[in-house]
Amino acid sequence: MGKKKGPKYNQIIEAAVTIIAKHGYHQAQVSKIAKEAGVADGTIYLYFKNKEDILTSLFEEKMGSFVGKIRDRITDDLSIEEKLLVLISMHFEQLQADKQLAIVTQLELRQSNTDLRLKINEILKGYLTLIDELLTEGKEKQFFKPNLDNRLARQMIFGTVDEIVTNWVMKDCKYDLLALAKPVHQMILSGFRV
Amino acid sequence: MGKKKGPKYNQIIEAAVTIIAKHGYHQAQVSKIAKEAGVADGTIYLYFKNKEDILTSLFEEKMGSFVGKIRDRITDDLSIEEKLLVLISMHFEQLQADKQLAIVTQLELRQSNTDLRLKINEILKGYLTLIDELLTEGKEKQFFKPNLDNRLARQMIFGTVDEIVTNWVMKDCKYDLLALAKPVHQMILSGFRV
Amino acid sequence: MGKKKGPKYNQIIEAAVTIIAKHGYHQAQVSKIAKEAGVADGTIYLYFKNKEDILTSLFEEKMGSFVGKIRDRITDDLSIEEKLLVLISMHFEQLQADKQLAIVTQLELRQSNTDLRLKINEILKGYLTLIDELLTEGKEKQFFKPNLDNRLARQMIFGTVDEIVTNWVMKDCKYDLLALAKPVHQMILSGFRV
Amino acid sequence: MGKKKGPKYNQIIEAAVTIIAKHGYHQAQVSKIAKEAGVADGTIYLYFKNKEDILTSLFEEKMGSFVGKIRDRITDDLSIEEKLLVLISMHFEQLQADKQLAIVTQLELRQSNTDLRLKINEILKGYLTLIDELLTEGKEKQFFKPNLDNRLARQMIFGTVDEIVTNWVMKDCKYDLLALAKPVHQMILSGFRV
DNA sequence: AATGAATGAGGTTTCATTCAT
DNA sequence: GATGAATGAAACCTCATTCAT
Repeated sequence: MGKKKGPKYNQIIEAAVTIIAKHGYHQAQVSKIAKEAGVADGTIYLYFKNKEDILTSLFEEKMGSFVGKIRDRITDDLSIEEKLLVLISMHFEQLQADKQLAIVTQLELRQSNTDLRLKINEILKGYLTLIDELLTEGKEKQFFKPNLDNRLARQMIFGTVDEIVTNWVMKDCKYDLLALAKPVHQMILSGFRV
Repeated sequence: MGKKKGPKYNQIIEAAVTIIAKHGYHQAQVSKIAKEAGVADGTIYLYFKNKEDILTSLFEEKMGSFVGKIRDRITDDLSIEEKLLVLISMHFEQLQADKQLAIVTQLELRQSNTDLRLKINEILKGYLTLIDELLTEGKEKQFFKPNLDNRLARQMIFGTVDEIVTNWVMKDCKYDLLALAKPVHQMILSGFRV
Repeated sequence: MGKKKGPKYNQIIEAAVTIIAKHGYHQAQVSKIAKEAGVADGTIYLYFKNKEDILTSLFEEKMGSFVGKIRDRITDDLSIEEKLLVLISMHFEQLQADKQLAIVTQLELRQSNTDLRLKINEILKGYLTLIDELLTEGKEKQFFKPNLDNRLARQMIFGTVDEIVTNWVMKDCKYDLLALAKPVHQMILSGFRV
Repeated sequence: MGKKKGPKYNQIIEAAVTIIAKHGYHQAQVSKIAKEAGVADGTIYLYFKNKEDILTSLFEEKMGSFVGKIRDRITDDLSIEEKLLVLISMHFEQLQADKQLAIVTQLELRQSNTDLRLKINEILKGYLTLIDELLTEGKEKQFFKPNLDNRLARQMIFGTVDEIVTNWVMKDCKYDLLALAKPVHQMILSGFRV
């Protein structure tokens, strides 16, 4: 079980996304995923330690590139405000680009047991760290309030965009998510007050 | 099954909260709940239609008054800003008051994929309506920006407080949640910017 | 548990017939019977040893009088052929008179476990004895073939009338059962052959 | 679940017959059947949809050919009387050939109240049709009385042989059932009368 | 490497019966 | 005698995982 790669590794992950999106978390049996991936049940276990490993790997693979792509776009030449807008926009853009994945991460994987959710949180840490960096930079450059609580601010950013994506998924992804990036960015930076 | 009778009804609900908080949603077998409640397995079914009915009732009993209590405190003599602070404070206060319950509602019950989620959404709907009312009032009284998007603002408020509570629960409720109400209120109203 | 009587004893038996006829053998719970009888569940056990005892008692009470009434009508002044006709006619007549009971004895009680069926057979013995007596008398009086096998002949009589009643019940008792007594009597006595 | 595969399918059916004959219908748990068949509980469900499917399949496999075999022996060169004798003889012969199966079909499976009874009736329908054909032929060829009522005559034949087999099973199959075919045939054709 | 038949642990719910009142 | 709340044993089926081929 050297983990990774071979084409089947990805086949199985894609199959898992498809099956979970289609049938829901609790109806995504290993045998269904194997069938969708075009491999035998047993083959799954040549590439993954167990079922949970499929799901965490799925999340790792998808979110690994998720954060990577955002970082790539947050270039040094941007102002801190622009960087935050890029983060929000890219968050929305990537999920809008793969609606099946959005269903899986926003709705289905959250039904998983607490253990799996802890691992997911582990993976999310890279994202939260990125947000923290932006916040620290913003305070250093005196664009943000000096007394801004990093942890709270991070939870506000993540909680807000996550809730917005979840609502979008629950409304069947039928409006333009990316278009919301600007007003959300505006609300976060400047608040509600006139 | 005339529902809500006797002390046993409450005993069983309390036992369910305890067991779910302790062992997690998927390890909360009826027999465990019965044992904790000090009744026989079969007795559960004199008071509840089935296992899901225990959970639904638990949520109803415990969270049914959640929104009501917040509404009661949002009196007419308060400014819109104060009202929003009351909403956030009461949200935190109520969950802080029963940490076991917070674990159950923030983490465990979300693993269900059944009627229970509909019930949870039902409760939430009342809460979201309340937020909407505050937003509309805020705009009318010109405390809030006239172009504030109600839906987005509502998702920001709810997403933020929910994320904060969830993080607090995952950190074993070991810091003062209520103390966060003011800075959160401040961030939402005035944003991050200096 | 002195068994018998008190008005409730009969109440419970009648309730059992009603409930079994209406809901079927496997859906005839003790609590349902108790409710129909207008007594508490526990009261059943003041009059019957257990559930099986209700059913055997039901059968005893109903079949006890069943055979008794037939015997009463088989008077000495009748020829053996007439006596056999009376037996068949009375068998049909009594079941036609109480269709609910017919459903219970022909269809529902036959779903009972083997133990109960053995007890039912015990009770049926009185009926089979009566048939045997007629057969013996018929041979003695040289109306019946001397080599007629009593056991087989008895099984033929009982098997035939029982099958005919069962078919009648399964066709919702919607034709005149008693009218079949004569042709059946004729077939049994004289056979099919011209 | 493509049905009917491998040796295990038959193993399980045979085990079901054995267990039901030995312990009775209501004490024939899936786990007991699995143990007797030498497979794991779960294996049962690779070959059968559910428990009832075991019983239905059992009946189909074992009794499906019952009528077919009788028909095969009722050749055109036989007189109508001989044909009736073949029918009775084959009925007895087939059940006598597998006493365990006779216990199962005459006593145990009749305790079911489900699709299984419908399946049993389905098989019976083919049998009853065959009897009807003989009766019609007998009347056409003027061996049987012209006023013979087909339905009653059919019920007499079936009721008689079924009752005789059931009695034989309840007496532990300890006498020769096939030997009874001739006297039964004689009784049915010529009746009791001298 | 790939297969897929086989495994077997585990949990909700029913209902006959009891017994304190 | 009468009640009815409480009991608790018992079983079908699913599905993640294994391992002989």
